[in-house]
Amino acid sequence: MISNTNKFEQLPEEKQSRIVDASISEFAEKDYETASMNTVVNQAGISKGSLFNYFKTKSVLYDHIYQLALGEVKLYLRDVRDETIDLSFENRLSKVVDSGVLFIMEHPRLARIYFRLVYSGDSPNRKKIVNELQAMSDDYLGNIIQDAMDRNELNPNLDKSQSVFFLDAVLNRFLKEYHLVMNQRSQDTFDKEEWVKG
Amino acid sequence: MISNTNKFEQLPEEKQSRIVDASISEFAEKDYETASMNTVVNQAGISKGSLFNYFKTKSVLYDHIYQLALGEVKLYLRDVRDETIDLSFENRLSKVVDSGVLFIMEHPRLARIYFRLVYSGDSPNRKKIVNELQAMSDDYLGNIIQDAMDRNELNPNLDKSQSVFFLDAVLNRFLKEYHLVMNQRSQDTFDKEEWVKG
DNA sequence: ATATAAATTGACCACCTGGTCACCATTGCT
DNA sequence: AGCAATGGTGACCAGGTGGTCAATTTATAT
Repeated sequence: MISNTNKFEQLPEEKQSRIVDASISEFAEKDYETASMNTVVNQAGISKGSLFNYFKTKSVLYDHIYQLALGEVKLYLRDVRDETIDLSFENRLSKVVDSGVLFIMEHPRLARIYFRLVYSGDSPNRKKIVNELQAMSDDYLGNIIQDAMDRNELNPNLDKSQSVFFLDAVLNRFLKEYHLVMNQRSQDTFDKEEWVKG
Repeated sequence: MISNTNKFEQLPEEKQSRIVDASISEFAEKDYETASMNTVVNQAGISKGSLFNYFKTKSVLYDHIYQLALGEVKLYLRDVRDETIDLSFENRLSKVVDSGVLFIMEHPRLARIYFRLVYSGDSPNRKKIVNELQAMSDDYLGNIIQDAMDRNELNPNLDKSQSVFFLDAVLNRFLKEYHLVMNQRSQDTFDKEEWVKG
């Protein structure tokens, strides 16, 4: 009775997943403004009134889906960070990229929503969300770089924030490119990482 | 009588620029689907019928605006390439970045439209346009890198296409970042270029 | 079996969209 | 002055939107 999404969360799981699935598809296909609640209800096989009962507004539904996606991403990132903790910097980066690629392959629609959110304009709390993501990424990459510096794998008088910016730019761009063409030899991955260090 | 835009181009310049100005503002503010022809006609102070007489559809209007923006960008790029032809690779890159920054400052709305087009989803001929832009960028940066290789300023056994990808990623990301925060010491600019070479 | 409460529905609302077209004003020509 | 042609207009159209709510179905308690 306290939370907004409670009504939704107390639904039978099968129904929940039908709704989530339809929402993901719709928000992956069109951007926020263009995505249609009518399409969602039709594809989920429920009535409009029900959907607006579970999620008070379109933006609340979007937020729910976004949180799901973010949670999934965080899982991937946490796993790869923990599993590679004693690998070399280069190998570690390589694994991070692999993990990103894996995510895109396993959750193409979530990836679409993510890229739409980051690179496009009209999601509800875009500015706040993008800042959160940026902070998360800075923290994540910052940690990995710091580790490498501590182990003298990286020149310790590198400007850390610059390095983070740099890495972030290349990684994001690479994943975006990958997301677009989807059929690429993963050879590129390894080559590029070796550069970055220099 | 032959061209589509002829009707528009034969309008008095003052009226033309009122329409162009209103269109740029609207397409800069909202993405393609959300941008409203009603808003355009109101802001331009003309009637709806007229606008649809000058441009048969919304997408034709968008194309016209996009072509304007692209033309402007090309001008900047051509200028900076010609003017820096005998500078060192690093200085040249630096000037290119400066030119990008200048463009964003002088044409913030066109920059917005550009970034929206590149990073977002729903412009009319997005795929075709993005491919054109990519080819243009590859060509442009490829040339500059080739020049530098010929003058032995760059390691000649660098993979050229990789270098282009790399440069393109960082430049774009930097300009995007700049476009977002708009109030930045341009110091970062120079530092970063020196890295890239390595 | 009955009464009460909770969940589900879809017709409906106000509003907005891109696009049309019969009408009106203005101009140029004889 | 009268006529024709062109350019400009905005009410109007079909179709869509997010969101609502009286009414109906379903579940629960007695």
